[in-house]
Amino acid sequence: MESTTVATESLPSHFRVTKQRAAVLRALGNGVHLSAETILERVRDEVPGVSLGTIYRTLDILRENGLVQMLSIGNSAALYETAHGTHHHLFCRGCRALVDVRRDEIGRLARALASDAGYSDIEVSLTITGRCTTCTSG
Amino acid sequence: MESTTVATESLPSHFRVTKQRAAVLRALGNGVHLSAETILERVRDEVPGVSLGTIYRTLDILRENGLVQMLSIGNSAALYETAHGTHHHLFCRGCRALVDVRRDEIGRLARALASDAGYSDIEVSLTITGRCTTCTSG
DNA sequence: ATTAATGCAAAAAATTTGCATCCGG
DNA sequence: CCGGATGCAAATTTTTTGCATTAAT
Repeated sequence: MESTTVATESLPSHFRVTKQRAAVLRALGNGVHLSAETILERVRDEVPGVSLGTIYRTLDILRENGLVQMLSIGNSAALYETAHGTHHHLFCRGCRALVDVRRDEIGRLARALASDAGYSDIEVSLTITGRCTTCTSG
Repeated sequence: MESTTVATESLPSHFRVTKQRAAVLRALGNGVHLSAETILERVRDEVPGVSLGTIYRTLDILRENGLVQMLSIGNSAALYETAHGTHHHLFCRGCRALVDVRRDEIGRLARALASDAGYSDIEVSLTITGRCTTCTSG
């Protein structure tokens, strides 16, 4: 039931479903956070000749259509994830682990705040950076 | 009373207060959000020969010491601001205006959440992206 | 005097783009 | 077929680094 077509059908009809695009979506399919470079590697397994350019172009299109979200944690390369409901990110400065936080009070508060300010089409990006228990004790 | 020394005294004693560093802090002095490139321009007015490398190195040090915060909005170059109390960012996709939101309920919630998860040394970065009234009506 | 900080220039990292070709609809 | 998508390579953009020199303490 979770075939490739699940998400691609949300794309405008004039967009083509290519094997590259399907593979990108599949690579991002499990709540993971991947860089363009890593996505390239994963996609290469299915589509040997893909280019990084295509990965970036695909990610752009998927983002524009709300299927994928980009996050800039710290300084390194941007990370991408599928847009799976409202959630936030908890990042450890020590081990650099990135964990999803699925709780919406914050998102709702933020949305309300922006809405009051007259904003529409609101998207909330919350990243909490800290030092996790393991990294604190070690 | 808001001379250059205001902030630099928070730096570890073995760090030197150079005119370049003072100028960077001064450039960031008014709740502005500037890219490294823009900071370079501003600093050049006071210290003609500064190099971008120095700007980046200075920003790094100031960040490590909690005097400056970096934000990655969207895709372009990172922006820097002085760490002036807890606040969040409201970014308009249309005009790309970036506004500070000084309200701490969200920060407190987020901090509590991370604290419950065992995190310490918590920093919260919230960016709300949307479309402002002007850009919506226009 | 020491040794951190700077300037310069080159390198690395990350992302974008032009263009001929390819392929999905 | 037609126009969007791709691969490839080159170009941009952003950030980092090595090293000889300068300057803060």
